[in-house]
Amino acid sequence: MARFIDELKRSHRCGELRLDHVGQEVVLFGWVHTYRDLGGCVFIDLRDREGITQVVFEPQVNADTHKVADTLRKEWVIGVRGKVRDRGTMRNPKMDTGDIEVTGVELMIFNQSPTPPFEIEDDPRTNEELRLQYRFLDLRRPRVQKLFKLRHNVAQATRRYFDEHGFLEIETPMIVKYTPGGARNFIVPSRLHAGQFYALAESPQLYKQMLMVSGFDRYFQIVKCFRDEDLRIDRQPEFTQIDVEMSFINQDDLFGMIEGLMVNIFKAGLGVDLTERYPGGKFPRLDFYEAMEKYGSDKPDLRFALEHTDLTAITVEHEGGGIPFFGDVAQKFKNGEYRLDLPEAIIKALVIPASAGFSRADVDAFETVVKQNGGKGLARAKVAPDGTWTQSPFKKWATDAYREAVNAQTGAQPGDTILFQVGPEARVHVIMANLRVHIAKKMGLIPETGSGGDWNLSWVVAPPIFEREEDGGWAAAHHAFTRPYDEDLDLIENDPGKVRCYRYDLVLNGFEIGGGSIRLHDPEVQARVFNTLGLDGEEAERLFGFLLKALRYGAPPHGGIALGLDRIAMLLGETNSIRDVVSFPKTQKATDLLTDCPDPVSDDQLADVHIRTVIPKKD
RNA sequence: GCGGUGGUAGUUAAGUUGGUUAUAACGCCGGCCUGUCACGCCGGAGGCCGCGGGUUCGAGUCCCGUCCACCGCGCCA
Repeated sequence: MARFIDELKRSHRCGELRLDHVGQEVVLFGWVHTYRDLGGCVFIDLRDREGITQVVFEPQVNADTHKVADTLRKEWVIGVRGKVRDRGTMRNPKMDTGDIEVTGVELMIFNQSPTPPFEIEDDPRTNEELRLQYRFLDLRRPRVQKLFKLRHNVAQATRRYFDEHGFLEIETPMIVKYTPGGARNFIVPSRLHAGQFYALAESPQLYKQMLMVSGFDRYFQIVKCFRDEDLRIDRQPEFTQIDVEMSFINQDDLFGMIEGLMVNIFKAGLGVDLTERYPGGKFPRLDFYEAMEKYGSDKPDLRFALEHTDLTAITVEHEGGGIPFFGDVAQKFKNGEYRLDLPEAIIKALVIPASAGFSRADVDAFETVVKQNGGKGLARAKVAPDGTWTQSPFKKWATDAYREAVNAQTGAQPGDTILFQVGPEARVHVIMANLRVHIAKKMGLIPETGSGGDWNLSWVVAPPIFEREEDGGWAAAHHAFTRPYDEDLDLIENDPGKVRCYRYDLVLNGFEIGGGSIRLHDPEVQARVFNTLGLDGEEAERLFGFLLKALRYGAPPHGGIALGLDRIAMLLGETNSIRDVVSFPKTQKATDLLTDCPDPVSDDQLADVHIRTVIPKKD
């Protein structure tokens, strides 16, 4: 019978003890955070997931215990029995438990530890590669443990909220049929069916729609999803969605339900009351086209303005305004090669106010951002007191009329600098959107990372249902089962690019934290959508037959959304990396440095699943 | 697939025009110390300069290749 664990049970967590506990005998378990050996007495900061308590070992209390305490080193795991004592004049106001200490009477060393490769401290001075190799140590950092507690609180608030609103949590398969389109799937070979494959679910999308047909009415699930795509700072190959679907609702009903969820999540995660900022808990809605025009992004950060100005129309009007390259573009619009309503190329501007106080060199540096986003360069013009342009490649070209028109359109004042981008629409938008955020950070309008205490939520609504493919055909901008706006139905055949749909994204401080749609349950409209996509009935049947069949058997009107739990935890946790809120994350090349994965498997294992590998040779 | 940044003691970094034995701080080890809490003081150990080629009398430094990590573009309905 071991003395500690079997007889002496943990009485408190480290971080819990206060002046109220003075005089009590306590038993604490934890890791040695630091030790300070003063010769006569030994101080230990003992750490568990709830905090740190100072334990002092003195020879006059127990000479044997003191002798053992003398050998303790960082990250050893110990148990301590002792008495809580008021520190009196020696209190430490920097510690939550700084008013008290525990005098160690009895001590047990459960396990020693080698010197850790980096120190367990909040400020991670060590590079991430090493921290991921020792993720079990990295996770001991108090700040990281707080993030996981936050994530837990968000998840629990979600479950409570949906339960209270009559939702059922239903699990759906992860090993699923491969369906084309969208993200690349991880594939899973079948042992029982030679040469055939499952896919790992990229989302429960199709299943949750079938659950609506089944009559479950309100469904949610906190569920892992898998996508075999390249990673970013806010993307992991496996990630967690709060997946939701509802029947007999419209877009407003769905928004109301999710707004309520977000209010609960913020309350549980941060203690923040969103209804103070958004009376009635309603988030503003931003039209997709307006978002693209003003911010070049379908997930704009609305904590600051710095809006873009589209100069395409006035440039065409001024036939390029005397600027050679603009003239070429304007000509293509004139002769009908480009269309203003579906532009191949656009010209956009962004005004940096004089008050930003940027030097010429500062503005030069913005060109790096442009190039990083695939742009060629960054033309600019500083507005002189008389309205003319200086520091500009356009200085000698631009006609007075064009210059004045641009100044007026952008609202640029003397001292301001106008930045220009011209090129394919999507490229210009990416460049200008990233430039806008970059400049806002440099101007101090938003912090480099984190919210700055500013939680700006909005819905981005009414995007087009179709987007043009390179071959001139049409593809589903999101998925083929999104309900178009009734008033746009006539355009499905005539002008597909203009058909808006009930698709929506929830955006928080420039991050898409969720997206969904009202589903198309009318078979007649569905057929027309397929037709525009170039899918005949047979082809559609082959690809989505199981869903189409289900929808024929009495599908209720329904719609839903999926929220990114990782991203929500990341943002509420004021960290800029999704890896900080994933317990065992993958690197940017999708490897796990801790377990060294992926890994080759044996020929026997491959034979079991009827697979032969072909490794590409490098030349 | 493409572009950018980085890789030097356990860790974080410095390292000049290519030139003697590659520095510092923290950590680690040993000693002293009964009120520390970034404890202090004294002493010590610790290096395949990511890896492989090349140039050179001589390479951490220059050139070529390669690997790893990070950031972005493409991609992610």
